[in-house]
Amino acid sequence: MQKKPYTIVDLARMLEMSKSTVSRALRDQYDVNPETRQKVLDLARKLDFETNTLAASLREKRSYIIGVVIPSFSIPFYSIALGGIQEVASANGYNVMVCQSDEKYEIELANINFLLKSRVDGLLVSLSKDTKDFRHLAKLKNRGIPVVMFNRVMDEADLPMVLIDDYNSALDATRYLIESGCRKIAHISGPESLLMSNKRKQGFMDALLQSGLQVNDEWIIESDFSLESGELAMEKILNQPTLPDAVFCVCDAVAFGAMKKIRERGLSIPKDISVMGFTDEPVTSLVSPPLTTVSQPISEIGQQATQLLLEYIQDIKSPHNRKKEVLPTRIVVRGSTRIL
Amino acid sequence: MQKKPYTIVDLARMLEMSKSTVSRALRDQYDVNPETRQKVLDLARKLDFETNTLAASLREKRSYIIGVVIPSFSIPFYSIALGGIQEVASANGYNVMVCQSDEKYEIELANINFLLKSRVDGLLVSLSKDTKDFRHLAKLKNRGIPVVMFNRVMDEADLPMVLIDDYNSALDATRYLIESGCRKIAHISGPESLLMSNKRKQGFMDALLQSGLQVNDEWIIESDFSLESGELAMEKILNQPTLPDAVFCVCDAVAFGAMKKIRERGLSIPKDISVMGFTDEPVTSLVSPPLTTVSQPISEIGQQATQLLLEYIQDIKSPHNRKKEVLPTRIVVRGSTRIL
DNA sequence: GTGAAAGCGCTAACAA
DNA sequence: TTGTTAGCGCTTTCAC
Repeated sequence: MQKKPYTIVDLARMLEMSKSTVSRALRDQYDVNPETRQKVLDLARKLDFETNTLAASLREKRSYIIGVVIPSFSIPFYSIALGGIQEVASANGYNVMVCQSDEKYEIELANINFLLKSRVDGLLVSLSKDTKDFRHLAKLKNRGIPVVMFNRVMDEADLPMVLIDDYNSALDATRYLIESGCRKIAHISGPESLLMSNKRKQGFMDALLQSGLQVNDEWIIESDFSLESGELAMEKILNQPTLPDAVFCVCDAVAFGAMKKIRERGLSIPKDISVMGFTDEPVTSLVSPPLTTVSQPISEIGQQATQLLLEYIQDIKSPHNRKKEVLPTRIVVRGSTRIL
Repeated sequence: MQKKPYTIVDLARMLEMSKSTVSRALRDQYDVNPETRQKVLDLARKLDFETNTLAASLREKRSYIIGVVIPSFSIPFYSIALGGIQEVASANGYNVMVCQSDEKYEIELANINFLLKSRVDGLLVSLSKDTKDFRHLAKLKNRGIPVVMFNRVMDEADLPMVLIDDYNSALDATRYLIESGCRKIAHISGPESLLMSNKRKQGFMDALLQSGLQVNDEWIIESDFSLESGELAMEKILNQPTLPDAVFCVCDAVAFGAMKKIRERGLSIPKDISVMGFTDEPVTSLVSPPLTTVSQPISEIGQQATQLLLEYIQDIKSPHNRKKEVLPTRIVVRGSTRIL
């Protein structure tokens, strides 16, 4: 059914010249007689000729495609980061091929293999929450394939990465809660498998300790980043004999779940319990009360990761000086925490 | 820096057999001696051999890749639909290449050209709000490239499509508001250029007319789907001499903007003004009051569109019996509308 | 400035 | 069952 697309050979025949000339005229990096070039360009336009990039990439041994592996399109962080990624990629003549792991290690593996088979020029990876084995990434490194990790990273494979300072951001957020007068602070953490969850938890705990507050293990409950798991975790916390006066959540979605549960118990936010989120998704200002949260420069993370990857691809940066770019966060105070 | 990947020729040499045998052994649709196959498979695994799909696609003249063009990753509708698309594509051995038009016609055009150059086997398209010229899509049809439109479609190019019944959904939603006792109903519409906006507006107007209510042009304000444009539109409505007692919004984001503005005026939702959204994004249940809205089967729309596209690609369906699949919607009643 | 020819890595018709 | 060979559409030496 599909009409056979024109090839440069077709154009060459119609114009009675060699296909090399057509090929050269189509790109503008060769000495071609301006008239000849114009003739080629005119015909190409007339016939809607499109270079077959499959063939060009095969020949050139580069595809000008960046592969991206993210946990899910539905996590606002990633849909926003993707915007930044596309932007920088396009600006540099690259295109993007995105796969979602759906938070599953096996799919993450399959995604990476697929992108490798497609001969992408480099990879941007953010781990699934299931990923505990990092050999697939170490392998990429060994094979010399440019990879940059972002947001959900690990240290094991010693890859370049772009991220925020999870530890200090959590430390600051918790301190903020303490300064606002909270003393009994709970934490809903993220999956144990992720470095980022652990850093945030560590920051939380250290803030308490440094302020002479006690860390109560019953008040640190693990979630899986979902709103529902946030509800469940909050429920467990509220079932303790003592009520907390604040809860610091590993991400915004979990904070929304916690808020829901707190309200269901007839408690008031922030009067009874302050709630602090993490990431600053667009929704945070929409919920009621609007969520106080740690704001990440999401789009910039995507942009910088792409920029860095392109430098590796174009060999500007040697993979030996592995780079770790840490972007700043800031606390955005809204209505879910008591005022200082 | 990048190590040269192994090719089937490398494997063939190491195993002292021909590359055709290796090629055949690697896929399992040929008669190959089980022992031979095993040897190939073992070595391939040992060396982490990955078939170069660029070369395979060039030779086979099909890439097993579906191209997708959406307005933006950041619109929850699309990130959810993408999940459905990926799911069906993967289940059928296809992969997905997504581009966002960022709501710009020129980028939409560039996206389609890029996907065409990449020789995708078919295209899934949802229009940018800027798109008023449909020749690029008509051209696809003429070239015999399988295309299925979804959500934001147009009739001009006579392409197969998967969508909801915008007219009747809007009609029902508006009727619901009327039945709940509202009489002075405003509408914040979407961009004029999109068929879907117009159908929703038409449904809204007809519901009023059929109930003997007057359509007040001052109460129909156009938005661009964004929260901010919803605020602006609502402001204009609230500046009319008479206050409405309900507002029907073209999408949820606009409804959030409207809610914000209504509250800023010190009015209560739904006591003073009922607010109805459209789409049922996950956020709707999080805002306060939770948004009553028209629920679309988002993931199913993505799934069905992909299913249909695959049927065209695999020539099960002739492009002549162009198909239009209409999925059902339902009103989800939450707290932003007065009760019946 | 242009053409001829080789070859990227793969698949498949044809032969053995 | 396996090997030989041609060729997918392109880029790029190397001639002229």
